[in-house]
Amino acid sequence: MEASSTPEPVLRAGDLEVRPDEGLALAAGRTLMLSVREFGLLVALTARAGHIVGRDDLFAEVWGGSLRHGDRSVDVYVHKLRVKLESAVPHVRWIHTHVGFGYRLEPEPAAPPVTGASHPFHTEGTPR
Amino acid sequence: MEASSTPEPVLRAGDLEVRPDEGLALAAGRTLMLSVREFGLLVALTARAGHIVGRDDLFAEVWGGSLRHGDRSVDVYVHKLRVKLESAVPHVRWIHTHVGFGYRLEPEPAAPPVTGASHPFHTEGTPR
DNA sequence: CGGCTCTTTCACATTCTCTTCACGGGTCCG
DNA sequence: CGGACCCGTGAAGAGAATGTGAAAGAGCCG
Repeated sequence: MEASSTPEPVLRAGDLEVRPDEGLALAAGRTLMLSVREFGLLVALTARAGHIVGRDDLFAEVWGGSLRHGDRSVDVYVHKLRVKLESAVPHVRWIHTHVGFGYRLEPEPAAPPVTGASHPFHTEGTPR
Repeated sequence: MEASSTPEPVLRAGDLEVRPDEGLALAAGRTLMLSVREFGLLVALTARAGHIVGRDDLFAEVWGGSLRHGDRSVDVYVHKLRVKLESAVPHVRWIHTHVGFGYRLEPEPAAPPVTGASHPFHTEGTPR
């Protein structure tokens, strides 16, 4: 009855590889330095790559218990994950937000619209 | 007692796949980014694909309550859905209008703008 | 105890949704 | 022709939902 009797299989999604048992995550070959929560969230999302996972489901799986109204923990960690993922592999959108539903992990080429942003400065004088 | 004891089955219509429980819709394999209302409307239409669904029925199912005289919500959202559907899969007419009756979801090949389609030529042509 | 990292919680900034208006082309009919 | 509906479509405003930087706790370890 070893708790470890269930060798969690390696999870994959595009260039992402996650090894639940080792606490290791690789993005395009690069090792990601993640904290416990970040890793847990990544596992939860990768396990259902391509599917939308609700905030409550994510919270229940990673934090345990039910998401309290007003708790922004999931959002904050999704943000931290996005930063590290896109930092490791630029130009790829890993986590997609489905307003009102949840998040979906699925590597997609980012849209580098103004790749050649001609004007470095002029951060925009935001009228209004 | 299970409120979730009704795993809504996946709905399909042509290249469209809708998963009511997940809030996810795929058109020709492409994930659609829909808002809650848009998704609800798509579910209502897809559930009765091929059939004409009245505005009042759509409103009742998606918004709840009865459609007030003069309310254009359904029309506005049908438009938003059409834009996203045809954006994801061009040259396909997804939602058809039946004046005086309602809308009908049914993927049909659209008339691709012929090379040099300079003059308007009665693009649609379904006078009942 | 002092210094670190990780978590949680805030406060504010942005973006997205939903409704409702408004304008305009179509159709039907007396 | 003029009026009454019906529907397509773009836009404005108020609110809700999410993004984001930073402060405030909490546990860890030398």
